[in-house]
This record gives sequence, C-alpha cells and structure tokens, in this order.
Amino acid sequence: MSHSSISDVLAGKYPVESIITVKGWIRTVRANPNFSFINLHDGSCFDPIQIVADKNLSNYAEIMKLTTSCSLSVTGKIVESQGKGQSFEIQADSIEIIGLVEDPDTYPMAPKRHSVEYLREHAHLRPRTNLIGAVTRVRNTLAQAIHRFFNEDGFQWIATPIITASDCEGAGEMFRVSTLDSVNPPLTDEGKTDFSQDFFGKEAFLTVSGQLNVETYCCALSKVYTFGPTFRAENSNTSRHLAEFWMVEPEIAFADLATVAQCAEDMLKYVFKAVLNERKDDLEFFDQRVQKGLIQRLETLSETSFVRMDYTDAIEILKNCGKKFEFPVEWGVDLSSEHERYLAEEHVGGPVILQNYPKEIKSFYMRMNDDNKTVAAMDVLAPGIGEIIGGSQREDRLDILDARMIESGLNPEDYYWYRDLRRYGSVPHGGFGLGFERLVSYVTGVANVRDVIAFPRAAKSANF
RNA sequence: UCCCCUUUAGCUCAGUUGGUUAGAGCGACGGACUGUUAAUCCGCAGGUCCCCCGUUCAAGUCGGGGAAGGGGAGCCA
Repeated sequence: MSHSSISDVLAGKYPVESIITVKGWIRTVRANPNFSFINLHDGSCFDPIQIVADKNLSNYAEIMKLTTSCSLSVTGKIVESQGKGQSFEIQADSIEIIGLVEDPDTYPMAPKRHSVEYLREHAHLRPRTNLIGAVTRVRNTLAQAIHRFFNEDGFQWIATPIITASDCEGAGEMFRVSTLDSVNPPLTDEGKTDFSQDFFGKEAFLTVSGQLNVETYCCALSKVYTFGPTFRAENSNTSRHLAEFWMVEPEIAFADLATVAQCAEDMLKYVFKAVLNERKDDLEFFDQRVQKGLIQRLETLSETSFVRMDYTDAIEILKNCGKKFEFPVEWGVDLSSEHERYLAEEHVGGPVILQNYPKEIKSFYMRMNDDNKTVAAMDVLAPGIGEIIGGSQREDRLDILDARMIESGLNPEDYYWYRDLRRYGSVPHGGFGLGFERLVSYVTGVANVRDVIAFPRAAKSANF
C-alpha cells in the first residue's frame, strides 16, 4: 500500500482536507482520555508530523498506551493545525499499530537528551534520534552535492580499487587482505609467510588512497575523481580519525597548484550552499543544540574567498605572533595542531589554504618548486577541525620523480606503471584528498567523526 | 602509542573526614487533565557504586593492578 512521506506532507504538497496515509515511528506522545497528540517521524525530514487521535478511534485504549518508537500506519485528513509549532497535522481516521516497544523501561532511546558517547554504544538505534537523523540527511546531501559539483564541471567518477596488491602506497599502516590460514600459513624456505600461495598470488591490502590509481585515468580523461572508502590501520585515538573512512579525491590534468586550490575552494563553497539550501531544517537544529552560529558561519564561508598563505610566510607569522607554542617553530618543521589552530582560528579566523611546504615533510609525488626546497603542496585548514583537505600538484618530470623516490627510500621499479604516465605524454596535473567525515563534522558542528558515519570503525572498535 | 580526566538507578550526575537504610533531575510506570509541542500536575518503582586484589572493626569513599569511555598529543584525511 502506498503512503506519503512526512516531508512532503509538511511541505504542503497535499492540499488541506486530503486523505493520506503516513508510516513511521513515534518520537513523542501526549495522551489524555479524550484525545492524544502523537509526533510521528519517518526520517524524511527533521520535523515529525503531529497526529491527532480522537477517543472515538476504535482502538483508542491501545493508542493511549503507545510509547516512543512504536511504529504506526496512520490514515487521516490533513488539516491546518490549531496549535502552534506546525502548519499541518493529521486528524487520524484510523491508526494501525504495526510494532510495539516491548519494554519501554529498557528501550535505550528515551525521549530525552542523550550523550553522543551513549548513542554510539547503541549505534543500531541511534539513527532514530534527532541528532543522528539530522547528521545522516546532511551527510547524504553533502555526498550528492559533491557528485553534482564534479559532474557539472565535467569530471568523471572513477571507482578505484578497494583492494590493492601494490605495497607502494606508502601513506600509513595498511590492513592485509588474505585467505591464508592465519594460524598455520604456508611458509617460504626462509620461514616467512608465502604470499605466492595467497588469493592474489602476492600480499594484498585495503587501499589507503585512490590517488595513484586515479592519476592514470586523469592522464586520459583529464578531469576525474574518486569517492569511496579508505582504510588506515593506524592506532589513532582521536575525534578526527577512523580506521574506515570515506575520501573524495579529484585529479585534474593540465593543472597547476593554483587550479587545484581553486577547485578545493569552489567545491567546499558549492556543498556548503547545497546544505544551506536543502537541509535548513537540520542545520537549524545543529545551530540551536550543537554549535551556536553554525548557519551564519556556513553562509559567510560560502561567500568569502579563502585566504592563501605560503608555508614560509606562515612560519614568519607564527614566529612573530608573540604566542608561546609547545613545539618551537622553525622553517622546515612540520606544523603541529597548535600551529594550524592558531593560523586558522586566530590569525585568519576562517579556513586557510597553506601552500608550498618544504619537500622534506611531504610525499615523493609532489612537484618540486623552482627553489628546489619546497614542493607544490597545499592543505586546507579549517577552524576546530584542522586539516580537512590535503593536495598537491604532482611531479610530472620523470628524472625528478625518480630522484625523489630514491631520496624517500622507495624503489622506482615498484612504481613502473606510475612512472609510465611520465614517459608517455606526461602533463602537469594535480589533485587533493578530502576527508568526507571531517567535512560532515565541520558542516554539522558534531565534533567527533565517529558520530557522522553510520557504524564507525576505529582502533579497538568494530561493533555492529 | 604517550599524558590527563572519568566510571554510582534506564540516562545525566551529586555523594561531606572512611561510619546507620546510597540521593537528585530526566526517563519508565500508575493516576489526573478537552489543543499538547522534550506538555503539565500528583504518585510509585528502580542500585553487582566498572572488575580484581589489598588496608581497616568498617570502603561508593583510601592503596595497587586491570578494563572501558572522554579530552589533549603524535600520525594523517
């Protein structure tokens, strides 16, 4: 049987006096012997719809006993609400009780405020809450907007592999993918695990980045991006790290660092605007309950240019700002959280694009600048979150790439297919990686990335 | 992985110098209520004080060890 989404009903899609059916779960209920108010939600929007149940309903005795999260099918007439707080409500003709809550006393999602830590321990029920429901819709809107932004700009979406047999990705600890007997694996003559007998005939891992793969498609289709899950086996225990997270990685051919930075800025502004336009209801909740001033901040961000700053200038600013840092600042050091926070939160007061870092602290594939000291790298630092995007122009000159690999202790032969791109019609190109959960966290104000992904996977934590 | 903090009712927390029967708010439950909005009012039930070992006449409280969670750092997206 067909039914209407609550978001359509509240948006006024059906004329007053229409008879419709809605289905969902009870958020709150206020009962008295003569009539009851039931707020029903189905996840289609932030607000629930108010059902007015009169005592004349045949099953009114059962209706009076309903509790939070019971599931219902309600058929009735749309009317303009007599009360404040909603424009429309449904005057119920019939209420079918689909599923009761078997023991309201022990049902974990009470109609009250819960801590995010508590909700995380009940990850299968937390999507029913206002908070996680809103996060989920905003996350979806951001993902759709990212695809739309790239599609409108002529990018092709490339599904790069989740499993990678090349052990040369370098960035961080990897999860091994294997079908070998983990207790008694086959051994080589040297007594080491014999991966030639493994499923792929060699050691295989979950990807830590799609970048190297997507560069190959960039050097053929010009504008490409990946958007998929990424895995890091780092033992990080912070509000900004997950072992399984989603990453957006565009790669642009015939592009320099400035083009890459502009793409990052345009993409962020595009998705901020999308959320402001499409999910105002959820943002208002975040603004009220999670982070005051959130909407104003997003509106400002989507209109003003991001500050660009060279690493060298940032070092001077940090050295001369008069602030005492735990880690001393000197040209050549990797910036730590306190430095990044000062730059984004205090010096700029907004996101800042930091560019041209010393080559020693960045990856081998980043393009060497003419000064032979810095590479064409850029990070977007956001207040409160830190690094939200990391990117670079890639080294497109084979001799310099080889030299950088050797400097970094890598064997160029292992990267033959990556090097081939520089041998056959090499072009300047570049791209960046956006941590999707960090973006959702930034946009919603929800501080921990574990609360903006459905089932978070982190060190010592893979429940549900 | 390192530093700091926390763990008491379904949830959020208080708990004095180590001392009788461990408290509040919210939630749940029962009742009242003809337009409520996390309704309101009245009533009631609800405890392995995270686990183990120790000190003591006596431990929620003190000591040691462990676990889980949080904040910060590192790594990064």
